[in-house]
Order: sequence, then structure tokens, then C-alpha cells
Amino acid sequence: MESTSGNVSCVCKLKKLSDKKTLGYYKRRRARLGPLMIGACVVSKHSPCPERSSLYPNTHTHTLTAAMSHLSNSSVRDHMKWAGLLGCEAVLSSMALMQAGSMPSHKKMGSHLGQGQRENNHSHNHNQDTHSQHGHMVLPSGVSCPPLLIRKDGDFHSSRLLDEKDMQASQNVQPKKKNRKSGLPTKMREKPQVEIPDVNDDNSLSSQVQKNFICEHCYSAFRSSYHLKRHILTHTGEKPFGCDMCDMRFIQRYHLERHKRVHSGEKPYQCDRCQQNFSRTDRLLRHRRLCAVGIPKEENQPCCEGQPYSQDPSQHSASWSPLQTNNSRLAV
DNA sequence: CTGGGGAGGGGGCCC
DNA sequence: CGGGCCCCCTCCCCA
Repeated sequence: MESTSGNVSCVCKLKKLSDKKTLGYYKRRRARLGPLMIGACVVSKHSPCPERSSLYPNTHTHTLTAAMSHLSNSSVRDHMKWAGLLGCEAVLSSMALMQAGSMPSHKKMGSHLGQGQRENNHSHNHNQDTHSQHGHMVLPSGVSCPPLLIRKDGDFHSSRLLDEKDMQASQNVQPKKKNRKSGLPTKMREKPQVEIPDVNDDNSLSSQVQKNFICEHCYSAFRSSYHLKRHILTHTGEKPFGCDMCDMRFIQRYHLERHKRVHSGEKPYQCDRCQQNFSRTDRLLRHRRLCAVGIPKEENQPCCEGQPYSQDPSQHSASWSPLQTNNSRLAV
């Protein structure tokens, strides 16, 4: 794979945007949505950029800066535009760093974190030192690169390049995503978990939980400090919950409990259609969807009289109920 | 297709 | 009453 910027030594394996509105979601979706090219480095969960550990261990942002450092101002903006059109994760990270550039470092979450975390932050801050104020990212070459406009939470619009007027407007408007990080500590003063009205593309209103807790490593947003803390473990590598039957360790207790069923062989969830047992709820759900494809199992006491499960799952919740009775949410 | 781990979302409880 | 925490669910990726 080649980089569009030519001088870049490695290549970014990036994916398309989804309709979800957080950077974290973009990250999660990275692997699902076909590879897209941005002049940058390898950004992959399983094949990280070799520069990552030495330069900016916790960010991919260097990808774009490295890619664009040799470009003229206009070229940089063209690349930003193009990258934004592609929904490049590195661009998103760059935007996040631009926003974080105005975040007082002493107020950031590093104060809550362990030593290793703070060590990571050191190089992180080094990166941020290269950013100018007012949302412009100063590239290593000294070129000031304008940010993309974020019109609402995580929903950035980059179908056109911002001219100077737009830049002024965007700075005055202070988009939500920027507000979250500008000058405020990770734990925001705003009331979290407040449902705020949002306007969909079809002008219909929807509610959206505010996510005021921002990971300073990847700038994913979370609704609570607990979720943020839990997420940070994915960066630190800490896995507090260990299996006493093997040496597996997990970030979440639920993962451990789920894993223990591997040892016990417990399969408390059963499909009433085919009597197949599963150890996990999601396995049963997936099985249910497969059943819904249209596999007739008349011999297995059909619960739906030929109706696929997926047509109206709420009507079938009892027909394939788990053996555990406390899983009301399983009845989707 | 199955089974495993990773991760985030959301409801609810407790302090 | 708000925040922290827990549990559970669901989806994803991967072998």
C-alpha cells in the first residue's frame, strides 16, 4: 500500500466512518470497514506503527503530521480535506489533539493515573507541544494546519475545506466536541449523562447521552468515569481480574465470569427451537439470528410456527429462554 | 459456523 | 441527589 503523500515511510490502514458519533466508535469500527488510505503510518491494532512506541506511544496523530510535514500549506489543507472525506481515523485523532492542545496539561487525567500512564503522557505532551493555539495544529515543518469543523458531537463535516471565514466561525461557535476538551479537565463540570436533544439527518429529534469523560490516550468519550476508567485499562494493559483455573486475566469481571464457563462447561442458555445450549447470551443471540435465516426445524418443537425469530424478537423471548431466569434483557 | 476474548453501552444499586 | 461502581448485554474481531 502506498501513501498518497509520497514521502511517508509507512502507510495507514484505516477504515470508514460509521454513523455513530464518538471517536471511540470510529476506533472500534476501524477493522470492519474496508481499508482506506491516508498518507500516514500503519495504524493497526495488530500491526502497530514502529514509530508509535518511540515517538508518540499513545497516539496515531503523528501519522498525519509526519505525512504532511513536507507539504505546502495548501497541500496540507488539501490532504486534510481529502482525509476528512475519507473519515480517516488519524484525522480524527489529529482533531482531538488539536482540541487537546488547548487543554491545560496539569488538569488532564494523568493526575489520576499510574506512573506508567504518566510516562506515556510525557511523550504525549511532547506531541501536543507542537500545537499552536486556536485549534491550529503546527506541523513539524512549522506549517499551521487548520482543523476540520465539527458541527456536533463527533460528527465532523469535511465535505469542503474551511476558508478563513469558516475558520473564524468555527472558532467562535466552539463545536461540542471541542468544548468537551477545551480547557476542562477530563471530568467535566457539566452534568454527565444528561440526555440532550439531537437533530437527525431527517430533522427528527433524538436523545443522546452526553459523554463528558474523555480518554486522554485516544480521546474516546464515555458517559461516566467508571466507563472511562475501564477503558483506560485497555491502554495500560492492566487486567485486574484473573482466572484461578488458568492464567487468563481480564479487564472486566464479567469477562472473567464468562470465561469461567469455559472451565466449568456451563451452558445456561438454550435455544428452545433446536435445544442447543450456549455458554453466553450473545452466542444464543447469534444462533437465534442464524435460525432466523430460515432453517426449518419442525422436528424440534417449533416455537414460532415457521416465523423467523428476527421478525419480532419480543414475541419470541419466551420461546428460547435462557435457563437463567434473571436475564430479562436477553429477551430482545 | 463456533467459541473465545475485547470493548462499550446502559440500567441499577450504594454511598 | 449525584457520582462511583457493578452487572449484564451486545457487538466486534479473530482463530
